[in-house]
Amino acid sequence: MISDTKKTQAQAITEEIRALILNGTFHPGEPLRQEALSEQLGVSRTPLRHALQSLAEDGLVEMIGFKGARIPLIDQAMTRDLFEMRLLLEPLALRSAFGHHTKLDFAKAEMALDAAEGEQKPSRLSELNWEFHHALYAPSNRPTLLNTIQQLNKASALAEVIATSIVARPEKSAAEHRGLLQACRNGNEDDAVAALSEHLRLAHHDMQNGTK
Amino acid sequence: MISDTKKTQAQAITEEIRALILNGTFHPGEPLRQEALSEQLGVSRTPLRHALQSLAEDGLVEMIGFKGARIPLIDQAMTRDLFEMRLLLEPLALRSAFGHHTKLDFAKAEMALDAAEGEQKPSRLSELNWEFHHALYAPSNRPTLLNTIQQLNKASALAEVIATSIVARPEKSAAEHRGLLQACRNGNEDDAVAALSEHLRLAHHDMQNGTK
DNA sequence: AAAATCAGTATTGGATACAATTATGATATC
DNA sequence: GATATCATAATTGTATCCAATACTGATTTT
Repeated sequence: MISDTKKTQAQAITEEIRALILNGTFHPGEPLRQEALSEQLGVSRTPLRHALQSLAEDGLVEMIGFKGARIPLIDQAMTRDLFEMRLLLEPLALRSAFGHHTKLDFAKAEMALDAAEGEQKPSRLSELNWEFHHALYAPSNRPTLLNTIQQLNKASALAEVIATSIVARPEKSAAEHRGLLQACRNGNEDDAVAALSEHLRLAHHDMQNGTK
Repeated sequence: MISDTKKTQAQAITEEIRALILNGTFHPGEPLRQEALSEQLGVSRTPLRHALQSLAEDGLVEMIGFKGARIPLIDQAMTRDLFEMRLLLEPLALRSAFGHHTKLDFAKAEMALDAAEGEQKPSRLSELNWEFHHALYAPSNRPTLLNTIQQLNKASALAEVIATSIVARPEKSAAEHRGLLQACRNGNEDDAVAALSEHLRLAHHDMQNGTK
């Protein structure tokens, strides 16, 4: 074994619960009981609580005092804020990455797009969506900026799933992604940023219409 | 008692530890041992771990798999990202709040400035600093946006303390704050945004010079 | 009848004991 | 002498038990 990074149980079930949420097992407003969830996942309540706290950071659950955790109710104001912030921060990341992209970066981005082609599972689609964007932003070498952007993306994911837009407009999203990637490969920075901005605007717009 | 919101122990000691960190009890790179900290604060390790996780969200500590928590090493790249993001997001919040400010909002902001006048404790100065900015942004009624901005402010706080700029330039910062507040009271949006942006730029600049 | 009160129950937060992982240092090996 | 290996200790993560809080529904009170 080359790299054996031990993963803690809490981290592992965090991803499991994230998938459960994004795949629609739980609905907005629904409470998450610790005992039920922990025995369902086969762990004790201790790591579960850590997992819930992690998910709360990303806005996928809400934790209230002694009252427990629940899936948050997403409203238009929240999604508007999320996309407006992404619209400010992601172009900065893309611009910072420009000139540092390697063939490998583009290949990673393309792999994510290919993998998303036939995918149905919302949780997996969200992962691949981030993989694509991350591949284009990572060469900026600005981990703090990327970290915030990733948080916003994770929070957006729940909103997108609820609006069912992530599964309802896969071909549109794919086309936008391909166009963005092509602009990056061409080395046309302004075109790429324009494509990215338009992509975010369209995603937000289609969410509000609620293709559900 | 009008409002009796029960606070969990974890939340309480989160603030205590935050103060310890910002007041320089721990230094960058220094590890935080769970048993030592928990007995020092008079609680068990269970709520302490929750507190550490909360602080990790705000970037005040780093938690690494089975290896423990430590105060992160702040570098120039990180502070640059933090301030560049704030420079994009905070003007948006201020503009959104414009036209919704009440006398009470301005009073709150002024109280924070007055309280900061003779204050020495870095942790308290950070709190008051945020109270001031929050008072001016809150009328925007955009909790999601404000939440992200607050996170960035908390992360900046550690960087500022380490650079000692938060205690080294109190009079400069105070003057900038007063100017910003006056522009808001005058209802001059562009002036206010300009003052805010300049304030952030100066804070960042003085940090890099390292008045330490 | 509506509202307040007060059991009892359900659920979360915290303390303690235990298991898993990592760090340390001495010994062996080349 | 440097490096590898193994046992030991130090530290973190997890399970379980207990305490504190919130919820529920019936009863009382106005």
